[in-house]
Order: sequence, then C-alpha cells, then structure tokens
Amino acid sequence: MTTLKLRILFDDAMLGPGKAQLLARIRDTGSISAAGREMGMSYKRAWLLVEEMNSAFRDPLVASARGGPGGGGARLTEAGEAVLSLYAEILDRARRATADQIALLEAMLRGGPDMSEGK
Amino acid sequence: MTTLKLRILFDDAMLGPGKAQLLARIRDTGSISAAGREMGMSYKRAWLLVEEMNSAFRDPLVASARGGPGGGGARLTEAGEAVLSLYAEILDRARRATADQIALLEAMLRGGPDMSEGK
DNA sequence: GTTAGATATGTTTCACGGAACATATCGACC
DNA sequence: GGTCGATATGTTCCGTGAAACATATCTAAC
Repeated sequence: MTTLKLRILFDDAMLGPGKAQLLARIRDTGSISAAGREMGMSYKRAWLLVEEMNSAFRDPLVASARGGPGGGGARLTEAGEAVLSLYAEILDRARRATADQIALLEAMLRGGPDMSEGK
Repeated sequence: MTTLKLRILFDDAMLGPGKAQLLARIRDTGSISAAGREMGMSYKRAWLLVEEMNSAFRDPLVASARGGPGGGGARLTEAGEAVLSLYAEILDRARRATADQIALLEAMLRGGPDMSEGK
C-alpha cells in the first residue's frame, strides 16, 4: 500500500529507486538490455544510468562484456553487490524506523481509516 | 554534504520534500504567495500544491483567507502543523537509522575519502 | 568470414510539466 | 467607494529530459 521512496544525494551523484532496481535486474538477468526491457526503459537509458554509477564510484558497479556467446552481457561487480545490498538495507531500516509516524499520517488521509466515531 | 530525500507515496497522494518545505514556509510567512516566492516557484504552482494537500487529507492543512488587511493570508491548521512535524520526525528518524550505511556508501565514492593506503 | 546478440554512442524528435501571462474576486481600512 | 495585497483559476507558451531512431562495434562459436 503506502510505500517509501528514498533518494540519497551525494555531492555530485545520486542514488535512488531507479538505479537500485536497475542494479538488481542486471544481477538477475546478466544483461543491461534485458534489465532495461523489464523496467520498460530503452537500452540507451539503462546504459546511461549504468555509466553514471560506474563513473560515480571508485570501482565500477557493473562489468560488461561485448561479443562472445549471446553477444555479451553484464554482471555486478563486488562493489555493485555491496552498493545494492547497502541500499536495500538503508531502505529497510528507514522503513522500520518510520513505520509508526507513517501510520499516523495515513490515519489522517481522506477516505482513510477511522472516519471518526467513538468506539 | 550528503543529504537524504524521502517521499511517501500513499494510495492516491504523495508527500515529499517540496510540499513539506512549502508547508514550513507558509507557517513562517503566513502567505502562500510569499512562501512560493521564497522557494522560487510561481504562486500558481504553490497554490496547486496546497490544493492537492488540502484535498488529500481529511482536514485541510492550510487555511487561507482573501481580502482583509494585507489582502489576505494563509496559515497552517492543526492538521497542517501535525503533518509537518510528522514529516520532520520521519526524515530525522530515517536519517539517524541509516547514517552508518550511508557513510559506507560515501566511502566507496570516487574522489571520496580513503583513496586506499595502509595506515 | 559470417552469424548472432549484446554493448556502446550519437542524433533527432517529441511530449509534458512547469513558467509565464492574464484575470477575477475578496474584504478590511481609509 | 476606491485602494491594496493576497487568494483563486484559467490559458497559453516553451524548455528540457526522455523516447525514438540509427549505427557502430565487439567476440565466441560455427
């Protein structure tokens, strides 16, 4: 239902839901283009995001290869795995740390719960 | 330096940094247009955001008045104050709950700290 | 040396959200 | 009753970021 989106703004780079999910799909599919397809984005865009990430971090997060059987492919590097799992942990921690307050907000929404009565 | 942006997506409404800051400025300035000006947005846009918030929540967050001395004005309702302070608390809790992991990410950035050496 | 499939980039087109512009309205005060 | 400053809304204009389109390139395998 209610979801939390979280974006981390570094000095000259940012990491948000889009890049994180892209990393996850690349890990699962072994391909930038397949990952992009699954997310409904063009290969161009997916590749651009990968490029951003690779150049923002000291070590590249995604290693890609051209040619070969299947035409090539991509996989997460150790750094890529680390970033992805850190992001997941950050999201999870943030969610759990704020669940109560978010519930309070939800209760104030129109058409939400309560609707006022005295039980 | 590194900042955290956080957006809450309800079923058919969302609350993020923009609306939260707008609420804060309205509280401080007592005017939608002044708040908008401070944030570099047109009155139209500021008013639109207020409209969204007022209709999303059971009780309006901003009460506005036309005419009168000064031409009118706007102020936060009790609900508005509550939402604003809940959002601030959510942001604060999220920040503190994720500080360690974010620091780890920062350490992996290019041009960031370390640069590898053996102290 | 041809095929295949994915990476790697450049260029052009285009939709859309916001900016800009334009008005109408309200009410205390003088 | 005219002025003022802010709210309230509609309409048009326009820049920017994404989509679409177009290629070029690479290499394992056959």
